[in-house]
Amino acid sequence: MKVFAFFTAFLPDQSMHSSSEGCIEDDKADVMLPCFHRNMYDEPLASYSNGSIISQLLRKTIHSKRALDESPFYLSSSAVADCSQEDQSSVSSKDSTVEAASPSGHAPTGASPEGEHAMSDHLQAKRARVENIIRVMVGSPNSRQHGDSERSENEARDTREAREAYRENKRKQRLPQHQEHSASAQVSRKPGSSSSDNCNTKDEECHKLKEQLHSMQRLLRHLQEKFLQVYHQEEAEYDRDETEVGVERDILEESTESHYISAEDDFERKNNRVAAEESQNLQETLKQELTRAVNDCVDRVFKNVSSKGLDLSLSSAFARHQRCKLAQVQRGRASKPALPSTTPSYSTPLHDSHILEHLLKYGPHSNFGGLPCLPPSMDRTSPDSVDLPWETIAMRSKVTSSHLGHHIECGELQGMADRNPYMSLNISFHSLTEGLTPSHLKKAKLMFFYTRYPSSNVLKTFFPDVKFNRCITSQLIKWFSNFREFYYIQMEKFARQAIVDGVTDIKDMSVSRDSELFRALNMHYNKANDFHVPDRFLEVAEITLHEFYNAISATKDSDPSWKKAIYKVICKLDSDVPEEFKTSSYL
DNA sequence: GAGCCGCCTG
DNA sequence: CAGGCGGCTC
Repeated sequence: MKVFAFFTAFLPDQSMHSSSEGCIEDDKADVMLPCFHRNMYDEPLASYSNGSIISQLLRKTIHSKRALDESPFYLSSSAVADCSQEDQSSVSSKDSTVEAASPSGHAPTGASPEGEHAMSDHLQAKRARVENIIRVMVGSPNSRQHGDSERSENEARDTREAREAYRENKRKQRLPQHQEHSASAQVSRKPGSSSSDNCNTKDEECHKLKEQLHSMQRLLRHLQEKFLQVYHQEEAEYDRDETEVGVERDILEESTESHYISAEDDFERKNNRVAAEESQNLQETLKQELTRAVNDCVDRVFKNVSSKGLDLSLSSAFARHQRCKLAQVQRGRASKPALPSTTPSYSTPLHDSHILEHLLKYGPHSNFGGLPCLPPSMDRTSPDSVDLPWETIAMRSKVTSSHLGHHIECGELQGMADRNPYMSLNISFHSLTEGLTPSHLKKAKLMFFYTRYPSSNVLKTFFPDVKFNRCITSQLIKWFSNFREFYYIQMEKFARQAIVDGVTDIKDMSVSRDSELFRALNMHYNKANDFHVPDRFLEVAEITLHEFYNAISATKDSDPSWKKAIYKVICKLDSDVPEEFKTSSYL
């Protein structure tokens, strides 16, 4: 919906043809323009509520083209092409006229006077134009000789009109953009013509808008050219086939009606073939171009509005939301630098290209969440992280904690996804690893927030992708031993510091997320700060701190084994590790 | 003796 | 973080 709103907003008025028939004779590229402009953009946006806009655009375009071809225009064209000899051209012309008046396909064998009278002026004029256009299209030098003189004159006039209209459109297209928009209904002044600063400001705004329009026009034309480039290839092949088929029919002396039927069948087959072979390629092109165009459009619009000094906090958020909805991949491919929290600038070519890259590779409905090159949420303590599956946590951690650049990491992950197509859908493919990886270490550190004394069974449960043996188990146990060592060292250090600082009340020793102790611990176990530490860990940490404080205050530290009593308390405070950690890690 | 823990060291 | 070591429990 919004996509089309933008497109309609930037549609140049001067490219709106008043007649779709006036530009049909020479260049089918211009045939497409009214299809895009008049039929598509004037249609209520509500009609595009179902399915993707791209699909609607594609289907609409093909339908427009097909309707054009299935109209008498096309039938007459093929008939004339088939019957290029003089004694047949008049017959084909008559038949084409009948077909034009009989859209149901049940064509009478001849044109009755009643039928002629029943035809409206509109249809008669249309018939004349049809036949005229056909001659122009097939380039038959003899066709003009076989009509009556009056009709020939009308046809000649129609041809001239059509060509003039076409040339006029061509001229308009060649006009510089500032001239085009000066001629449009938009207010436009030449630079310097204003007599006040206010006018200068308006000029600048107009100029920016013109530039936006210009850009959108180029994008639109580029889109059309790409479509037609693909379509014309198939059209040329089909025309050659039709000529060959026509020769065969002449030899077999088949009726023109059978020609029509066969031609229609061929056309159906051709259409099916086009739809099957081209639609995918075309859709990809259209998706790419449209996505790029819309992103670019949104960028320009909001940049322009930003330049007016308005408060865009809500608008920018909306724009970002729309962009997310548009590509369906924003969260999956956005890089942190591309999403500044205060002043959103949407000129992120890398970001967009990554979106498109993933879109083209895996389709619009692929699991972008499985490629969490996404940064941690802007609020790094966002509680939603705790609900994320381990794959996501691990990937996010890997990406953000790596010493390598973020984009390099994305490239790595993309490469991995390239090698394993299933990765983008489900990263947790099961392959037992012989050894522990940095990812496992990271996971173990996060598990430490829940359990300080995990049993071997717990470790085996929560590292299902690890092929356990004595060495691996010992290494994992050693890890947690090291984690505890650091943990207790910090507790003892902060407890002693509190005593040195003269803290006498244990109530003055709380552990919050802002406290220095927590920061030290979080830095060690959650260096990337992309994991939401459970509150329970803060409670346990506070209890531990109090235990050390009390023991030291009571001078129990004189006993070489004074810590054992504390360990005995702390080991009972373990929590269950969330189920999300049970799924295998991605490496 | 296996398994695990904590301390020490690098 | 890992290796070595001693201690403890079973």
